[in-house]
Amino acid sequence: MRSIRILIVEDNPDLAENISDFFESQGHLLDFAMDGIGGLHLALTEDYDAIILDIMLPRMDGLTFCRKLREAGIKQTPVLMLTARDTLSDKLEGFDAGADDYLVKPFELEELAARIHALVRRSEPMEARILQVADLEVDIGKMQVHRAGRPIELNRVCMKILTMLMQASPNVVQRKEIEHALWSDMPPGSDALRTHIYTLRRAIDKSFKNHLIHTIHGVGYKLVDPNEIST
Amino acid sequence: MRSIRILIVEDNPDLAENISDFFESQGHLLDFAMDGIGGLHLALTEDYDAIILDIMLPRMDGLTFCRKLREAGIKQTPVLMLTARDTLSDKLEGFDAGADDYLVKPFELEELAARIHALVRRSEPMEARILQVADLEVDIGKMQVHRAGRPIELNRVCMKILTMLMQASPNVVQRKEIEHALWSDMPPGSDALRTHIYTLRRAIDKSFKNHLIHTIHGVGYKLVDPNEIST
DNA sequence: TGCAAATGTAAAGAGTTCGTGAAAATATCC
DNA sequence: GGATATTTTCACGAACTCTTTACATTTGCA
Repeated sequence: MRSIRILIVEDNPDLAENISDFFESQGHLLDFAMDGIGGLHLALTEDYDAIILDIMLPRMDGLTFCRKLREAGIKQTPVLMLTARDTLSDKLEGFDAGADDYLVKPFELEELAARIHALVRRSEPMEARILQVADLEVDIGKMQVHRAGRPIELNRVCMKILTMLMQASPNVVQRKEIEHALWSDMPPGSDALRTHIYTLRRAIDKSFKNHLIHTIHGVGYKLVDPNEIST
Repeated sequence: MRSIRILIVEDNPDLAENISDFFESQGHLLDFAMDGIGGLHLALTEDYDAIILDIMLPRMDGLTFCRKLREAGIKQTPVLMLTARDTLSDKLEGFDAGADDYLVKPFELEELAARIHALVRRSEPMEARILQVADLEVDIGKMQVHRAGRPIELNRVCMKILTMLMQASPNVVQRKEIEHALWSDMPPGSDALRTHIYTLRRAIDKSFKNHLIHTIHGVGYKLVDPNEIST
C-alpha cells in the first residue's frame, strides 16, 4: 500500500506519539498539531489523505475545526474524530460537523488504522481495474481489451468469460463455473459456451503465435502463457 | 436531503423492521434480504447507495458477502457491517473484507443513520468546478459546456448525463446507473435514455470529427477521446 | 485400434439493443 | 392561458448479440 499522509490534531502528546509511531512504522507520513488553530492552518495549507482529530482541543475544539475545514472547501479529505465522549448526541454532533468516522477512546491502534485505511481507500480515485496475463490486458472499467498493444473488441459474454479466466489464471476454471456465472441457473438448451469460447479464441488467440486459452478436457479452460516457465 | 436507496441484509426480522421503519420515516427507500445469497443477488442486480450488512447470516455470512460483492466489481457502494462481535480481530476482518464501517450491536438507530449518511455523502462524487476530456469542457457551476472553444447549449438531462460520463471517463457508465441518476426509482415507461443520448450526441459529437461518446452494447456508454493512446 | 464422448468450427436464424427522427405529452415561463 | 422549451413516447430499420444447428476434429479409454 502506498504511503498515506495523515494529520493528527491531538493535545495529548503521549497519544499523538503512539499514533504517530504506529502509522510511521507502516511507512506513512505524519504531521502533528497540538491545538485547533495550528491544526486548521496545517489542514488548509498542506495536503493530507486523512485527518485524525481530537474533539477536546485548546484554542479551537474539533467540531469547530471540522466545520471550518468543510466551509473552507476541503470536503474531500476524510476526518476521523477521536474522543472520550461516547454519548449519542456527541457522535451525532461529530458527524453533523462533517466527520466521516467517530472513534471512542480508549481504542486499539489497529482499529484506528483499519478505519483510516477504509476512509483513504474510498477517497482515492477509482482505481483502474486492469488484469494482465502475458501480453494480454483487460481493463474492466473501460471495457477494453488489448493484446500486444493492439485493441480488441469483445462483446459482453466474451468479456465476462475472459475476466473469469484472467482472474483465475493460471488456474483452471471449470466449465460449470463459467456457465453459472453467465446464466446463473438457466443455461441455454444447447451448450452455447463452446461457441463463445470459440469466438473468444478467435478474438484473443487467432492472430498470435502463443495461444493463451487452453482446454482441459472434461473440466474446463485455463488462461496461461505457454512460454511462462511453470513452477 | 435526497432519498437514499439502502439494502438491509439481516436475518433478524425485528431488527430489520426497526431499521426499515426508521429510515423510511426519513423518506428513504429500503430493500431487504434475510440471507446472504438473496442479499447478494439484490446487491448485484439493483443499485443501492449503501448496504447495511449483518455478519451472522444464513446461507452466506456477511464477510463472504462483502468479498464477493467487491470481487464482482461493486466497490463504490459503501457497506456498513452490523454485528454483535466486538473483538478487534472481528473488526479487522470486516474492514479487510471491504467494509467501510463497522457498528457493534446494540447500537442506536440515530448513530446508524449518521454513519450511513456520512458514507453516502462521501460516496457522492465531489463535483469539481470544471471537468475536461479531450477538447470538451464542462463547467458545472455555470452550467456551461464548450467544445474546442465553441459554446454548447444543453438541457438539464443532457447536462446530467454528460457530467456522469465525464466524471467516470474513461470508464464505462452502465445504462442502469444513468437511469437511476436521472429518475431514481421510477424510470419512464419506454427507454427515453436512448433519445437523450441521441440528443447529447447531436450537441457534442455531431459537428466534430472525433466522436467522444461511445456505446458499449448491452452495457452502457463511455466518453473517451479515440485519439488518446490507451495504455 | 476403434468407438463414444467431448470439443472445435462455422454459418445461419431468432431475438435484442441501438440510432434516428418525428410526434405527443408534460413542464415552464411570461 | 398561451407560447415555448423540455421530456417522453413511439416506430422502424440497422447493427449487434446470442443461441441453435450441423458437421468436423480431437481426446480418453476399452
